[in-house]
Amino acid sequence: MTESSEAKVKGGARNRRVAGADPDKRRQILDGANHVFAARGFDAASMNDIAAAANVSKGTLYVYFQDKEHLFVALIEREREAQKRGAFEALNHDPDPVRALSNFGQCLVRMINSEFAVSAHRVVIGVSERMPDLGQSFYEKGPMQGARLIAGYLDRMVSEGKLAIEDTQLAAVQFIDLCQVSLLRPRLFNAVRTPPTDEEIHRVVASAIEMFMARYRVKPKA
Amino acid sequence: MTESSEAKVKGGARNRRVAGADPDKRRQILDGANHVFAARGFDAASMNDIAAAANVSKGTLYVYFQDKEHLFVALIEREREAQKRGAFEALNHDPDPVRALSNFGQCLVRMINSEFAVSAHRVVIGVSERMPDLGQSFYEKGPMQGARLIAGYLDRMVSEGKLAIEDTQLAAVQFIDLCQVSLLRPRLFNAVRTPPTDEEIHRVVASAIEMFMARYRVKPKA
DNA sequence: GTCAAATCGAACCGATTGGTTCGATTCTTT
DNA sequence: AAAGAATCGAACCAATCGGTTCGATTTGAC
Repeated sequence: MTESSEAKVKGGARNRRVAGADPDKRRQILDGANHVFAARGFDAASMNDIAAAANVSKGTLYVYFQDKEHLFVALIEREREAQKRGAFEALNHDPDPVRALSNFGQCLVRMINSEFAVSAHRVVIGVSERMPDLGQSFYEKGPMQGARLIAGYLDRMVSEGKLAIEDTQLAAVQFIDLCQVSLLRPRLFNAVRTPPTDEEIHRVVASAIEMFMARYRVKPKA
Repeated sequence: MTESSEAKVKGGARNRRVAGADPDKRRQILDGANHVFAARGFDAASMNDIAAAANVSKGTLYVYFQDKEHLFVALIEREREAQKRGAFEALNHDPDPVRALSNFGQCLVRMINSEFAVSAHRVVIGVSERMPDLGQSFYEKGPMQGARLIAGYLDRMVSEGKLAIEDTQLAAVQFIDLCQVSLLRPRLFNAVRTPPTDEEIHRVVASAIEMFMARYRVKPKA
């Protein structure tokens, strides 16, 4: 009874007794959907294309996902979860706020400007008129949560006397946006086809921090 | 030969001897297209809907515009031209850069966050994967041109000794983005359904300028 | 090897799409 | 009033869409 009664072979722990429950196939489908959605947007991506790209029959598609929208949402959540890990720990590994913010800013920018994240942005923004709930959920679980996290960090820095900020919520978003200056917008419009290099990122983030600190550093008493 | 051989009546200067050349009808069509595109995005907007919204037969639609994409581009250009006027003069009416930037920033933000501009952003971003030329053109004729204009103004301020900026191009985009902080992004995702009030705009722009000046004001010699 | 279940694959559905066509109608000019 | 052109409106086209169905085939468990 050690292993024979459940969970078996095929390279991993594939348990194949329930329709639409094979994690390998699910991953396969999401990978295909990723390519197609990224390349054509939500509307122009057809379920036929996705089935073909995933090497899966269309019937199977609908066994694993109820419809096109659910498939898309599942894809976004998978990808976000994968990226969120690791990026936000940079904040706690350096007592100096300049270095901590610099590290974090670069991670954040690299993540947001990746091929997938930019495509997802485009697709979600594109459909958010007809599907406002999707847009709102994407915004709240992504950018908004990131801003809250930084705001919390800034709060700590303020109470430690390392920064002088009145409205940390506003300052957090200012910081995020400053880090994206001249980077994200042209990518959203597809005016720049490749993610920025690390040098570009470093330059923009450095400039962002210089401005941020010029505004919020602790000033000596007058 | 003063007036009878061309240009005539019907409330204005309507000359109706060429197919697809009636400016009133053209405006009518663009107005309808505006509503439909804004409400449903590019893909989900059908030419039938547009014809109905414009009170025009579908045949006439194709007399005035070659196809859906050309109609959409014409709409964007009309609207951009209409909005661009007047906003950029605010820069030259005040010798004090703080007041000039403040006025300009508020105009800019109000314009970019208007119902139409946000919808256009959404639609263009949404299709720019499949139609990169459209996205690039939109970006260059819009945000990029705006940034260049501010950069020119900043150049003047620098040479007049009123500001201390090394990279005016970067500073220009920083200023624009700072003015949009916490305003544009949630609107793009439709997480905020109405344009910001003038009070909100004023608050964000004021904070943007405070940060901008903290970084780029002329500092007394050390 | 046997059996049941998951998957395939291809046909099929109704709806809708962008775009065209054409005779009937409306309007402008003479 | 008569002519002629722009517009209407409705039918029409082929293509494609998301989604369903079902017999044939593969696959895993025993």
